[in-house]
Amino acid sequence: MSIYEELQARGLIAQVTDEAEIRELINNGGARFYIGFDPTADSLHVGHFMALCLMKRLQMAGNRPVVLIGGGTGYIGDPSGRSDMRSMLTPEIIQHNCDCFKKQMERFIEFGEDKALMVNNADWLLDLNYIELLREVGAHFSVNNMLRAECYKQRMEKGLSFLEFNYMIMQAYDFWYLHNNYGCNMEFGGDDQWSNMLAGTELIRRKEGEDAYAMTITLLLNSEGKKMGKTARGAVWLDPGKTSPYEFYQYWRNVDDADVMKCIRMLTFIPLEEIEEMEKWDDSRINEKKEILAYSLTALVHGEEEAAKAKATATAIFSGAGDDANMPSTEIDEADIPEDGIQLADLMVICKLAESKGKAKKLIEQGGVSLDGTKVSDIFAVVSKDMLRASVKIQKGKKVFHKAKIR
RNA sequence: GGGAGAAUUCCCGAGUGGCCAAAGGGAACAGACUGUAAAUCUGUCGUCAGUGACUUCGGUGGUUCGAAUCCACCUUCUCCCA
Repeated sequence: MSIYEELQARGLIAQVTDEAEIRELINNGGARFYIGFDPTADSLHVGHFMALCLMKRLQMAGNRPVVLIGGGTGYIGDPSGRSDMRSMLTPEIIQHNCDCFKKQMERFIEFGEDKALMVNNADWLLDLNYIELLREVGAHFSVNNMLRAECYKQRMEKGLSFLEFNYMIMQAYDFWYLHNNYGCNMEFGGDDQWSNMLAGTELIRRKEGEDAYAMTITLLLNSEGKKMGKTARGAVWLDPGKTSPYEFYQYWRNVDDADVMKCIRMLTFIPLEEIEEMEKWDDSRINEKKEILAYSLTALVHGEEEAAKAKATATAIFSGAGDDANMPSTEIDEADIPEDGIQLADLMVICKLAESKGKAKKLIEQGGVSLDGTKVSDIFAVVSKDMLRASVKIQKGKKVFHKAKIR
């Protein structure tokens, strides 16, 4: 099966500018494509991960990827599909974020001669001359059309600044620049990028009279129509310091029944034949599917070893036996513990199991907290220093386990 | 540039001088039921040294015994006119 058909079968393709041409191009390894990443945080998240996977898939099929880091566009902020303005980032933060992205991507995609290439649009966007840009590029854009673009819809009601309105032009400029300087003939991106990407192909057509293509990836939505990869605490990050491999594993282990197969198909590299096979499995094996999903994604992002550890930890915690050495844990300085012990509620705050002491107490009150396997009922319960020296296991609710001990 | 409005706790959104830590909904968290799922029901949902105190209603000042509510200025946004 060729790559285009595979992408299709996995449900990854959302929109394409010209199906026949694109199929031809990527199936024969003739695409030099780029995907842009705006440095809005200091780590990549699940949404980026899909784009990286796509890149990898296409690279394996012989196409040449260009990773575009939005060091320049990061100064503007993409309004697509957003209801509020992005906060403006300072140059220092943008630079820092770019560096973090680069580090994470290097783990995932092969860079080098004839392999993937990484460029930063700060290199060409920051030096643009306003008047020149208006004449060279601005002349080719119809404000009437831009205003009709889907990506601005929401913002037409809530307000859109001129700064953000220009994001599309910058992205189009990127495509044009990469087309001329790196021979890029295709852009990939999330489906919310569609208008911006079309703007790029238009610009290339008008300025160069040449065809360029664009294709978007289906956004990963759960059965409720919400973007996946978000938790109460925010995004699911790829940086193990921000989302530990165990948490990452648990996120996928806990997806809705209705979303498992979709996730497996879209996110993992499990061969389609095997996926077809799994599709036929009996409902009773639903948890097995979730484990496969969680394991293979954790392995992709953090490596086999971490994935195995995460799985072992999960098994240990939820089946009651086995090695729980990798349970999320917090080490506390002995000096921070009073001589006669610390209140469990305080300890929970230190371990970030509760936002405030009051909330911790309420959790205990409601019967949601166990200490070393026994339910705690006293909101003033104290954990002694000796217990902490040995390490205590705190359980919040059914699924959150945490170990605390003195360093 | 002129005129009219808006800004409320994570989000949406009530509240127009004391009865307001602030209705209602959503999200989230916990309990019951389960399969580490969903649905459903129940509870919680500003902070703390837990029947009380303290800090919140865009910002800064002011009026008042008392302000989310009134006044002034500022900031941001929306709409109408140019």
